[in-house]
Amino acid sequence: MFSKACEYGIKACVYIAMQSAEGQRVSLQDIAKYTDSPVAFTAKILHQLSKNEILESLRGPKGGFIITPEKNETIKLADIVKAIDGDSIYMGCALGFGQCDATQPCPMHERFVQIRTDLKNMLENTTLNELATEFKVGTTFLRR
Amino acid sequence: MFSKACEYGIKACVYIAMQSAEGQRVSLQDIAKYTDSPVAFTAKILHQLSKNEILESLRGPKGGFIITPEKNETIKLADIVKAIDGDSIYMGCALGFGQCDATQPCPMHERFVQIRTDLKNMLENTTLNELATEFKVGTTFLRR
DNA sequence: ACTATTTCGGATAAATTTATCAGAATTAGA
DNA sequence: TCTAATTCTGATAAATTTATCCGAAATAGT
Repeated sequence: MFSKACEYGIKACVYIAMQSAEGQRVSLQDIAKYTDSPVAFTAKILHQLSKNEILESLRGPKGGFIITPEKNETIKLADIVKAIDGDSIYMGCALGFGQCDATQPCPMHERFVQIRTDLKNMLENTTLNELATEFKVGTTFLRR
Repeated sequence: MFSKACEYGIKACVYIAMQSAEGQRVSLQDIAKYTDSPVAFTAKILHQLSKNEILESLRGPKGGFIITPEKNETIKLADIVKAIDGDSIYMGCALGFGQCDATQPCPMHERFVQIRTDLKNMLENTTLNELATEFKVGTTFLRR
């Protein structure tokens, strides 16, 4: 469904958001450790999320990553997915056609459109803060 | 969402099923042409679908592929997807965890489970015959 | 039996995704 | 200003997916 990069990105954001809400800036090492993700690859993804203004980075000692309280409230899952995988997951055609709509539908279009829309709504209505709060409370997990 | 291989596989099945319903056996060349797919790669996928007993192949002159009337009625989209991509698309965890359920959920689990189930139901309730019939009537398209 | 046609099957190549490595740039603190 | 810590950046490698090529095997028709 989502790429590995996107999976790592979402996990990282949840962890950073949770720590940021506690006033803690977190390092790449910590993020990789607590999300069970490859360090160097995670660095790339974090950089990408930083360029997309989803999180903020700081170099040097005591450096690391934070997600501001404001971003924590406004960033949606869709923003993270879009920054890494693009929006084709919940916008594109099931059979990969560039153009596929009711006037020129692929064989799956009609049956697929509802699922795609539900996925889109879910991603666009879920804030990072919700996920971070649930994770902090301990009802969800970022690694096994 | 689905792999390229799976997209090609679904398109090929719809085309073969439609032609089979007309009593026509179709060649690899025809399938590739009318689904706008790479020939040699499509051959691999058809072979795989053949091994999974979704379609039947015959070598030699006048050879090609058919989907029997019985299979046409019983084969579901889920069977094709499963034969090529496996079932992780509509069974797996959004964040890639091997185990992810209500007792040990990832941050997306709760919100994702309904979408996954809807996708699963759609794939398991759509027969190849339905898609082939719609395609034959001309309400859906396999290429642009 | 011979030939032409077609799928089968293995080898290989190209493209993309995933992952690692090492040095440059930046920053906090002494 | 020096040092250590940390992210940034580009190069590269490994793995997977996508795609091509070609000879082998099978089959229909002559």
